[in-house]
Amino acid sequence: MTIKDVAKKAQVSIATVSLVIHNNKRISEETKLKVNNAIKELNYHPSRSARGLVSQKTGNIGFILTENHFLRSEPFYTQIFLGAEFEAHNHEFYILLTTVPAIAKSKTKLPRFVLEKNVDGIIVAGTVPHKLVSLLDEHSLPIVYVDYYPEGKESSAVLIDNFGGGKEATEHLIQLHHRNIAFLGGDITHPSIKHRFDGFKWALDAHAIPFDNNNYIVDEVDTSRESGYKAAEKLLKINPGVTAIFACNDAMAFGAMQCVKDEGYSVPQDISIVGFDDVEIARTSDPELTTIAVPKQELGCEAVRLMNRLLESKTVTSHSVTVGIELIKRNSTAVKQ
Amino acid sequence: MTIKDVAKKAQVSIATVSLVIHNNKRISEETKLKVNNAIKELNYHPSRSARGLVSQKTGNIGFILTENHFLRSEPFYTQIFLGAEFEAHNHEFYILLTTVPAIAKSKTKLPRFVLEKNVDGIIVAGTVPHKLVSLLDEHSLPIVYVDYYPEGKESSAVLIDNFGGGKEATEHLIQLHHRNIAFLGGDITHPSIKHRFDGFKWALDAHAIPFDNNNYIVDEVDTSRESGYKAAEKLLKINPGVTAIFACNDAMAFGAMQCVKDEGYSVPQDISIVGFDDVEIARTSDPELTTIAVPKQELGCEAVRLMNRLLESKTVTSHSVTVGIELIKRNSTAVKQ
DNA sequence: AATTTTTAGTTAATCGTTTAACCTAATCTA
DNA sequence: TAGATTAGGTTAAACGATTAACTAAAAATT
Repeated sequence: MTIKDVAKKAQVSIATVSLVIHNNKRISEETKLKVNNAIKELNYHPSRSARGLVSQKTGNIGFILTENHFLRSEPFYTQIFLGAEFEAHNHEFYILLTTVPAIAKSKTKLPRFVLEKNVDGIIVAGTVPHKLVSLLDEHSLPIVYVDYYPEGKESSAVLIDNFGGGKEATEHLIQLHHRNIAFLGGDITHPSIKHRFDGFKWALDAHAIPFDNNNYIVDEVDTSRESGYKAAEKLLKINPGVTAIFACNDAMAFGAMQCVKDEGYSVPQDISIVGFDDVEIARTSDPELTTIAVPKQELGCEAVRLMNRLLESKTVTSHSVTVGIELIKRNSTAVKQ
Repeated sequence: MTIKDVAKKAQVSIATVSLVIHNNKRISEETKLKVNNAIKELNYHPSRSARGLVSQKTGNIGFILTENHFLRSEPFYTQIFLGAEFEAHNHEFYILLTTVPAIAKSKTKLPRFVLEKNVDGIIVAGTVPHKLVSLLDEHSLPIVYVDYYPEGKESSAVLIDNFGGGKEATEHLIQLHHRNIAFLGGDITHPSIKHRFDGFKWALDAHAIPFDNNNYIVDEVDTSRESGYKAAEKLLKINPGVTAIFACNDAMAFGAMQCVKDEGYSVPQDISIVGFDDVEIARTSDPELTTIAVPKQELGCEAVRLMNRLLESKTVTSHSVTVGIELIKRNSTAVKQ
């Protein structure tokens, strides 16, 4: 079933069929009806490949993730991806997923879908090597970054309100009368963590609580559960009087929680803990974790919407969106005893 | 950068370039070198659309999921999908995902990627309306079913060893000296649940334990946590002496666990519970759930492998694979007191 | 030495669309 | 009423590959 068959059946030229499909005004209502009937009867649908070849539009969006984020099937980016998939449906896009090495290899290569011109735009989720960003730029495809903003150039991005999250988490603890509050982070040079810390700091300042360097543990290698455990160990050693912890993500929060328990304290009676992300198990842990919920699926969804706008408007103006966060109060925080 | 540019640069015809790309033996080593150099220098990659148009191969695989499985971002099928994505890389495939209504609508439509001839084959994950299966068949594309086997025709499928899982779960309980063992299921006409039950029954028989109808609760509407709770309620009412429960999946197992606790029993001291699936939270629940691990990512991975074989061998012989399961002993089961 | 076969390419048709350029008859315009 | 518009199409040239059919020169066979 090709456009030829439709043309024959409707007794018009293939050009007419194509024009009808694109709803061109030059075609009379009468002819439109004839053609549309033929299309319906033959159950005709234009071939993607043929269409793509001539129009240089594939109807596909590329989605780039770093290997570590994909491999460990980390729920966070998986959720972003699923959100994007979902919204892609509404815009009749298909998503092609690929992973790239997290650290720049000697031979940083572009994803195959870029080289083969198989996508109309690209969504990049999470922090990727800068080398890749500059390679992508050469291809002048619309790009939307998610939870990452490449330095040195205007870009379109969907970002998390990390500052607001850090602020709300901290203010929650302050409202519970905590004053000796610690921040647990991994690599503080990572923008997300940095901003969460900035929010933390801001909240302390706003309530005239002095910042204590002993309440600032950011020398772990990553933000894993193990690092959370180790960070909490250090914290309890140098500052045994701490009554509340804001961990820069849920994984570290769980690690810290484990350590605090192991050291004989109880959560939240002795020490309150707030996380960030609201991963699945925050709902089922013991105690259930108070945390900052990041609307992960919405991040992906917004990315696709933004991409759609970029593809529709020929004037590619870069634009950023920040999605809101929400404090989820559970049982790992309580009024200071 | 098209094949023309390469041809010009290498001073050969475009046909020669194409033949070199396909490693045709008719081309001399010398010319091959010339062409390959030109390809490298221009960083040329054939266009997917052009290639697809003439060769009728897209390099894409369609992945069909029912809406309910996708919407609730159910980890089970998500994991299968991710496993497929991962393996797709190794075979240079891209995966196009789509969802279909779980129950046959009046107007069951084929996925767009089928109509637009945008995939070389289709993976169907989970139970889909039969109407869809027959529609798909008309297009004579290779199809691989995952965790589902359509009745009435030979198909290629990747299946879970449900029987073996039911058997192992039950034998584990028997080895712990349990004799009064209940089966909790949802819709028993669903093949997976049926087979898990068959394994349960087989294990009882093999150890000469009579099957008691009071130990067979399968009248819940679904296999959710809530249904598990309700099923356990019924069970405890009609058979208070039960010492072990085999729930047909983890969700029901958690529901049952909650009910058992609420009724004042303790797990596993009073009642042992085994689940099926090994979802993420089975690792963190209290007590941690003994369950049958299903290698979810491997299911998706095998599906892609099978698809690859179907696409390579022109003789489309349907073939089924069963992936093994594994009993994961945790703390929800113990020796009968 | 004449004929056949092999080697190493090229030419040209084709895949299924889109769309600029063209055409013709009907309708306006002055 | 002649010339200019407009309406409603059609023709034909792309898009960027693949591949069957062809060709010319070199090598092998008789």
